[in-house]
Parts: sequence; structure tokens; C-alpha cells
Amino acid sequence: MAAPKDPRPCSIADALAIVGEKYSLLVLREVCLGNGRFDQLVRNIGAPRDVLATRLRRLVDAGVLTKRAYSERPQRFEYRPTQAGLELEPVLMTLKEWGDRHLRDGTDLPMVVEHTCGNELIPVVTCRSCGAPVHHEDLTAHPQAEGWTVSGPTAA
Amino acid sequence: MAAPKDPRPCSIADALAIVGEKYSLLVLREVCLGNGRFDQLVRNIGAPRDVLATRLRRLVDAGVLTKRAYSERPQRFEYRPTQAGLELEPVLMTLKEWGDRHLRDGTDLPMVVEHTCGNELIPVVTCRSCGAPVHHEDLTAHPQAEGWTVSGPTAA
DNA sequence: TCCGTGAGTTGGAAAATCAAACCCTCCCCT
DNA sequence: AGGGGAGGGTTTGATTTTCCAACTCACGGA
Repeated sequence: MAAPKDPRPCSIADALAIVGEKYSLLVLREVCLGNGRFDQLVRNIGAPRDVLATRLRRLVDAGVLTKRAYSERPQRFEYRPTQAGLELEPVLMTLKEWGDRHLRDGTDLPMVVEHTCGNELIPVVTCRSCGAPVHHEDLTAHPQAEGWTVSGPTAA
Repeated sequence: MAAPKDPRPCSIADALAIVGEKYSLLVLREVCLGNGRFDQLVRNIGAPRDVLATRLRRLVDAGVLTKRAYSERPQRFEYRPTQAGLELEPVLMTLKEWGDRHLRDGTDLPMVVEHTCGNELIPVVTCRSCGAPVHHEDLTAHPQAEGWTVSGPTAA
């Protein structure tokens, strides 16, 4: 599904080629919650079974999920996130936070995630070097490879 | 594109219904970089023009982008992120960081973003309450609405 | 033996994507 | 006054995907 001729080498595009197809991130949501069985996924995501089967294959191939038997005889499988899959959870949480704020009014959330610190998790994306929350106006893009041209306020 | 019968009320699913279609997040990447004109988008994203036109309409309707004329006579338009759109940039940066680490080997990046602090931006998703980086094992899901059942290690 | 469950696969209609061509409005050049 | 762009799309028709319901297969239990 990678764009046939995306002229920009870009990790965002590459990441989306893996997890950007319909349902893929919802699969990840479910496996991170521990709901990794095929029928659970079908029910909880609402995806067609065949599409789901295709996605699962792709995510396993990409190293985001693993498929393991939780029972031989009868053979029964379960999908679980790999380390790489777990490391996508922050993306999910950030997306959830955006949705909570912009698509609901921030109250009456369908689901709350609690952090070990004892509080509700409200994810904040920060700069590793300085710790400050990331805002658009603090960023400057620096193309390192061919194919990049940027203009406007964020440009280098 | 919302899943016809996603049984779970979920801000992740809702957010993906807005920005989860093919190319939508790449459009956002471009408009955040200041490349908001139709032909720039076509070139930089590599999307078919008709699909792009559809996405742009959708993103404008959803309040993530605005369309403004940067020239009357000849009428010429430009798409720009709204506040809500800009607030998706952290999601993009987090996704980029994941891609940089897992899809490239962390070196030789096609593009580097600099933070005002003077360093390369490496986004870290943290808990707003305690400031700690978010890891899977520190999270507990608490369903607040019908439709949720969780099992396994992350379950409540 | 018949029923149910889990984990998919198959078949065919409906929708979305793709690529290329086309259109319209304006501007500029001569 | 005619011709040639450029920008911002729309149209057309072929190709892919999605969707959904039904089906399969392997077991285990009553």
C-alpha cells in the first residue's frame, strides 16, 4: 500500500505504510489491551474477517505483532504486540488524547487510561533534550535527503 | 469511513475516522511544513489528484484544515492547518520517531526536526501528571462506557 | 452423533483507487 | 488577437479493495 511514487523519503510515510491501513491501529489498540484473538478482534473492531486476516498477516510480517498458539489441540491463536508494537502505544495514546479533546468535549470519555503514578494518563509529547512540550512554532524542519522542499514558517 | 459498526466508543477510532484515511496524515505533514498548495501536495505526497481533492474536502469539513485564497484574480488557494490540525503534529512527530527507530536504523534520517532548544527533536510521550515517559507496562485501561471488555495484562 | 467454538477462507457485489486526460480561469508574451 | 503556461481541480474508465454472508476445517463436549 506504500504510495506508488511518494517522492519524499519519510519515516512518517514509511510508518504509515505499515500501520496506516484501515483497522491496523485499531488492531494494535486491541492487542495492547490484551484482546488478541481473532474473534475478539472482529467483534471489537468491527472489521470484516477477511480484511482483518490480511491486516494481521501484514502486521506480523512487519514485526509489529506476533502470532502464538495459546492452545495446541485444538489449535488456537492469539496475536500479541512485539516490542516494536508496544512502542506504537504512545502514538495511540497521543491520538486518543487528540480525539478526547477535539472530538468529544474532553469530558465523558469512553475510556480512561491510568498511569502507574496514580493519575489519569494525559499524554504530552515533549522534547527529549529540553523536556518542553512540543508545539508547532518551536519546530524547524531540516531536510537531509533529496526530495524535500519546504516553504513557509516551518521551513529550514 | 468510520467502521460501519465499531462496537467500541473510542476516541482513537474517532480520530482515525478523520485522519486515518490513506494520505490524510501525509497531507497534514505537508501543510505543517507550509506546503499547502494543491500541486505541491500532489507532487510531495504522490497521491492521485482526485483522491487528494476528496481528502482535502474531508479535512476541511472536519476542521483540521482551512482553505484560503492566497491570491484573488487569479484565484489561487492554499490549505493550512487549523489549531486542531497543528495539535496533530505531535502525533506525526511521534510516528516519525517510531519510523526513524524501527524502519531505518536510527541513523541517516531523511529529515531532522530541530526544536527551539537548539537540539534535534526526539519526541518523548510523557504523563502530564508525573512527567515520566509512557511505557506499556505502566498503563491500566479503565472502560467508562458500554462496549468495552478488556483482558490480559493491561486490563483494569 | 450432533452442536458449538475458534480461526480463518471463498465468492460475488459494491465502493474506492489509480492514471491520464480534460476543463476553466486567469496571466503573460508577442 | 493568438498561443502558451500555471494553478486547481473534475471526468472517465480500468483496476483494486472492501464488504458481507456463507462456508470450511479441526477439534471438544454433551
